[in-house]
Amino acid sequence: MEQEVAEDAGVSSSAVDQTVRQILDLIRNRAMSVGDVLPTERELGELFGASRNTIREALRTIRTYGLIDPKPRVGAVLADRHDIAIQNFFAAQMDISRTSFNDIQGFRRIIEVSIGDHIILNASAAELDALDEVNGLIETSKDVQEAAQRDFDFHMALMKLADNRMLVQTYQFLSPVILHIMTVGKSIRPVLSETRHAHGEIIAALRTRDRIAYSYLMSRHLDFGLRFVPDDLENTRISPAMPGQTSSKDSDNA
Amino acid sequence: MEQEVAEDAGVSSSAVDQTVRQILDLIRNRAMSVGDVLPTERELGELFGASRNTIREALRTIRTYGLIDPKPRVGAVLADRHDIAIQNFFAAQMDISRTSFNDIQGFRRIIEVSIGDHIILNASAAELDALDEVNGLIETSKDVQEAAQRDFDFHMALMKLADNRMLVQTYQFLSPVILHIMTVGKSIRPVLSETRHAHGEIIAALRTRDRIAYSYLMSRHLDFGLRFVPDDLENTRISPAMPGQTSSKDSDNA
DNA sequence: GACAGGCTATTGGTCCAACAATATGGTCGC
DNA sequence: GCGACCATATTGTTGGACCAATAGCCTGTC
Repeated sequence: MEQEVAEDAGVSSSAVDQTVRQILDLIRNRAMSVGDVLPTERELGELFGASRNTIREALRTIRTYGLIDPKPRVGAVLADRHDIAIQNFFAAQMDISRTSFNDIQGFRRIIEVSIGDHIILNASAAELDALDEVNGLIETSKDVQEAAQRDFDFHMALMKLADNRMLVQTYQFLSPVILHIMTVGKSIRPVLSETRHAHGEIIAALRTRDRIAYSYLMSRHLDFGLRFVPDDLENTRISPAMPGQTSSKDSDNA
Repeated sequence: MEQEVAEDAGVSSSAVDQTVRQILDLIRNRAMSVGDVLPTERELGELFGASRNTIREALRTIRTYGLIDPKPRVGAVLADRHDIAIQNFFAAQMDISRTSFNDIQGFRRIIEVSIGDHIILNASAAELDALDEVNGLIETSKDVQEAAQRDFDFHMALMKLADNRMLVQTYQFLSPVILHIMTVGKSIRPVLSETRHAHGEIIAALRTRDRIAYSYLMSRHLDFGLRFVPDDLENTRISPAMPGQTSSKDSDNA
C-alpha cells in the first residue's frame, strides 16, 4: 500500500478520511448526480483497498453531509438532503434549550418585521393571493394544535417569499419551538379571528406596498402574540429537530 | 403530548441514529463541556447495548458535527470544531450543488440591511464608537486572511448590537463560510481602504439615525463585495477545507 | 400473453474478534 | 530526582459472520 505521506497539508491522516475524499472524488469524476447510485460498500472496499467497516464510516460521514441516502438492496443513492443535514448541524451545535424563548421571538421580530421591504419589492400579486389563501385556513382549525400549525404556515409562507433557502431552513429548524410558543399562546387566549384579521392587514399592507404600515402591523402582531405567553415558558423543554433522520420519515413523495 | 415522529416511537430509526441521540443526550445531561472526555467506545457500547462498530459510526457522525475529537489512548474529547465541520460540510456540498454560497450571501443581505432599524433604535453612542474601533483595525491587517477576519469582526459586531443571541449564534454558525467568501473576494480585489470607508459610512448613518441611508449603504456594500466573487467559487479552494483535519494536524504553531 | 405469488440473491445493518498504532502512566535503574 | 523503558488502555483498522429487507427473477395459473 502506498502511504501517500506528504507535506501536502498532511492529508494522509486516517484511512476513513482518505476514503471520504476518494468517494467524493469518485462522485465528482463520474459526474454523478442526484438519483444515481454509488457502488456497493463491498465494491468500494475492494476499489479503495479498505475494509468494509472503514468504508461504512466514510459513508456515514458523507451521509451526515446529506449527500447520500443508503437504501437496502439498492446501494447508496446520491441525494440532495443538505437542507436536512444543515438542520442537524444546527441542532447539534446549538443547544436550543439554552437559547431562551425571548431570544427566538426576538429573532422572529427582527426577521419578520424587516423582511417587509424585500417582499414588497419582489412579491407578485399571485403570491400575495396565495398568502391570503393560507391565512384563510386558520379559522377552519379544529383544535389549538392545528391552529398553531396554520398560524406558523402563514409566517412560513411569508418567509418563503423572501426566496432564500438559508432563511427558510433556519425557520424550519426553529419550527418546533415556534409552534410550541404559538400553541401555548393560543391555549391561553384562543382568538383565531383576531389572528386572521391581523394577518389580513399585513397582507393588505404588502398589496399597497406600504412598508411603514407593514412594519407597524407585523411588529404589533408579534408583540401581541407574545403578550399572552407566560414567562416561565422557559422551563418547558422542547426537542428541536434532532440529528438522525437522514432518511425515511419525510413524506416528500411525488 | 409528545409530537414524536409519527408511528412507533424511536424504534424506527437505526441503531446508529439512536446511539447518536443517546450520546448527545449524555453530553447534555452530564453538562459536559469542551475538554471533557467521553466514556470509551466499549463503555458506551455496554451502556447503550450496542456493538462497538455501531458506537463508532455514531461517534463518526458526532465527529462530523465537530463536537468531538477522538484521541488514541485518551478517548473522545469534547471539542468545539464546528468551524472546521461547517467548512467541510459546505466543501462537500459544493461539489454537487452550487447555490449555497449565493444563499448565504442573500441571507446576509436580508439580515444586515434590515437590522438597521433595530440598531438605530437601540444602539448607544458608546457602542457605535466601539464599532468604529473595530473598523479601524481593518487596515492594519497583514494578510488577506486577517483582513477577512477583521471585516467579519465588524459585521459580527454589528449583529451583536441587535442584542439577540439567536441571531449571533446563527452568524457564528455561518462564520466559516462567510469568512471564506470574504477571503476569496479580498484575494481578488484587495482594497482594504474602500472596505473601511464603506463601513465608516455605515456607522455614520447609524449615528445620524438615518435608516434610509443605512439601508442604501449596507445594501451597496454587500453587493459590491459580492461582485468580485467569481461564479465558480466552488473551485476556489483557499485553505484545504476537505474532511480529515478534525484533529491536531493543523498547525497550531507559527 | 398477463398477472399474481413465491424464491433467491444481493445489499445495507449490526455484531464479533482480533491486531496495529499510540499515548499514558508506572516502574526500574542509575 | 530523573530519564529510559515497558505494560496497558484506547482508538484505528481489518476481515469476517449473520440478519433483515427487498428488487428482480421465476414459476404457475388463468
